[in-house]
Amino acid sequence: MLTSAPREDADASVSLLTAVADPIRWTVLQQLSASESCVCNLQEHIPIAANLLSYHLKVLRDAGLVTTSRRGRWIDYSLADGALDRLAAALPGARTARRVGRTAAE
Amino acid sequence: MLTSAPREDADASVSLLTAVADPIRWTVLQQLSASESCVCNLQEHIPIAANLLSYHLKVLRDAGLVTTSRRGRWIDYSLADGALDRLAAALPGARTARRVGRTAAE
DNA sequence: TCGTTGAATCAGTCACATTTGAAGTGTAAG
DNA sequence: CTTACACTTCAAATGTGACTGATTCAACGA
Repeated sequence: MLTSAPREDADASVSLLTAVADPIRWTVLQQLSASESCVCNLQEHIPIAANLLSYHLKVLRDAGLVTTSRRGRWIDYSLADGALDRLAAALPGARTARRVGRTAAE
Repeated sequence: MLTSAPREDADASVSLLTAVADPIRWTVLQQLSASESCVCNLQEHIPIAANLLSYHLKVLRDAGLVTTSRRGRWIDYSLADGALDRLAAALPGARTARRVGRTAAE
């Protein structure tokens, strides 16, 4: 494994972090890190307009942090594979200063 | 140690992440994670107006992510103590899904 | 088919962070 | 004390993202 791809990483990392650096989206990810959830369930925990929540979910989708699957009328959201790892790797200094104890799969 | 302070953490976490979710500030932190540096040195790696860099450095200072010390005419910036740890802890799911191998000080 | 429900999209407004240009500190050298 | 340098702060302009309201879409039941 290479330890760095110095210049191109910055943009991608900032994009990821920008997606997380919002109260609503942070809360959504926090919820999803506990368990996947349909939009209706997220709405119970996050009291905002439905279309606004939908907007933020789209941002998370575009960032590749969450995935969806339809179940009847409902749409389930869950964390994308390796989403938390990608976030940790997007932090500045992640590649140089910090060695994370290896997680379940590697 | 408590494992969570669920509601208040969100705001503080988002504030930290917001400070990092910017190309200039991300690059500054990346530089500082390698070694402390005077502003003049940062400028050589980040080609923007001096006052703009100063603005972003202030944002990082206000977020408590960097500290300064004057050395003659120059001002050295360095990562604040535990800055990278605080960032990692600010990610959603940091308290539940991820256990980081303990670092030097804890 | 029609109406309802869960959710996404569209167009427009607004607030705030970023950016710029100019002026202001503090330190050291001549 | 006057100049130059490193850096910060201020005031004003710009731009981007978050939010609102209205519309659209997809699935289900009557």
